[in-house]
Amino acid sequence: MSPVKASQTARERARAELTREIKEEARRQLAEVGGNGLSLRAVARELGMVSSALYRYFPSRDDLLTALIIDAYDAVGKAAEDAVAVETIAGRQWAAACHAIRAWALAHPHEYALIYGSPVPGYRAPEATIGPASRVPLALVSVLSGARGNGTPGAPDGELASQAAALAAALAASGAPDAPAVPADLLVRAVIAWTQLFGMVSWELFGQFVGSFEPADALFDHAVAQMAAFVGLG
Amino acid sequence: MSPVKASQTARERARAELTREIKEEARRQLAEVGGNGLSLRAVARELGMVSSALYRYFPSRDDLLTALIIDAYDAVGKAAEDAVAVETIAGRQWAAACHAIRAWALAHPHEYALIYGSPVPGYRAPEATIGPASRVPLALVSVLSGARGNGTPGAPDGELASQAAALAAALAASGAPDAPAVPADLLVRAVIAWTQLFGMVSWELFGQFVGSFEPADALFDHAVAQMAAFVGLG
DNA sequence: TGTACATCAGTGAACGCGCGTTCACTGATGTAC
DNA sequence: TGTACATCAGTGAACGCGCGTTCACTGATGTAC
Repeated sequence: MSPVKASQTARERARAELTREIKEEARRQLAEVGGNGLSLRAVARELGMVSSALYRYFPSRDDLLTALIIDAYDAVGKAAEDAVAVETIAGRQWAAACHAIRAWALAHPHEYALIYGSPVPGYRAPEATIGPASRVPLALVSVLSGARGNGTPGAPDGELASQAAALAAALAASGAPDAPAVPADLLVRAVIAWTQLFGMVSWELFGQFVGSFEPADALFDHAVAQMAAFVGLG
Repeated sequence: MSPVKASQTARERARAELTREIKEEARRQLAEVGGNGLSLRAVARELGMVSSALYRYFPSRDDLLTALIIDAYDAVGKAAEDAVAVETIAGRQWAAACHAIRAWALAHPHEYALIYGSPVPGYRAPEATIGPASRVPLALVSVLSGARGNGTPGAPDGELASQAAALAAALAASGAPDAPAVPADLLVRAVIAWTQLFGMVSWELFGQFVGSFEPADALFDHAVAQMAAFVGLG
């Protein structure tokens, strides 16, 4: 254990820089071949190095994939959080978050597919992805908990109510500052809106709207407004 | 052009049978490797034939993929149509269709991913997939057009209204018997419900509910009921 | 400040593997007379 | 019903390719005294 140094050595700087470049190039290739097709050799080739050199930076192909996944979750999570932070009225926070998420998805379709599309076969996401993956849903929940007002019809009951209560308790226990004591029925509404939001973005990105509602801007705006009403922010 | 024969020759029967077996084995492998990883050689190997023999049945790997995609769209489309046909009340038709689609997805997760997940990079779906892909949305529209009642708040306007009107006109012009003169605002509501439905199924299948609403049965039932109200079938 | 040693980055060759597709071929099934 | 020819299914070898990962190595950067 060498002592921690305040300033980076040249080696450390070079390593951080190259790590960044590797991920950048890998992201670029994601666009052409998808998560399955991502190849360490191709990344190395494009960077002008020999493939075995990459193993100094990522111990395997899956570790590189994991790094990309975490970065993507963090990026879309940050986009949502920033959008929420800019606004003060809950209804506008909601709309801003939805639009920020869609904008990020349209700008980074292949990273979106990597985290929200069909799973890469044979790849198992490690625990480290859970935190970053939670940022978006937590941001949505924080909007709702900040301004829970009028309940809407159709409160959950039975199995669903107890699942929601358990989840609300888990959230409170985890001490996430953004999610203080969210009522269970609101959690259910949030999760429904969350799937709705991502359903629409996925449909747009994965081509199911081809020939009908394309471009989907108008449809998206409309759906976001409907959802706002649904979650009690109308 | 040889004359069409009423009964199949042994050769024709064998060919149809093997074509079926190839697709079946390919579907089985889809489960392990996904659409990207589907390999003609592996399929042939498993069937005890030499890889080049498959080229008598499918001129390329992409053609095999296309066949699987069309079969999958047809299967889920038929599931939805059958569910609708069994019921007579619109509200129950709606719920039945939603549950049939989810059930099919849970039973065939990898075929679901093939058609509704992230696109296979480098693969371009040919025109022939459009018809089968339309069966599910058309079935949903048919339920709504059969029982359009009380309008719900938030009718679309502007760009969205004209997109919807154009789509409604195209539907009517195509003469699809299941979609007679659907009002534009109902079309919009149907498409939103459609994305909601598939958003939830995708979230469940692709693992975004892990650790929260799992199993998702209760959540799904609840969401379906909410959607029914949303599309005016409450 | 200078030297001796340890750490690390990157090289190049090799391992064993699987892939899609083509091609000339054998042998069986079907067709026309 | 029988023969001659055409069609088709399946074989086996080969093409050229890319992949992830390992390993012994050279040479540069960092550290301790």
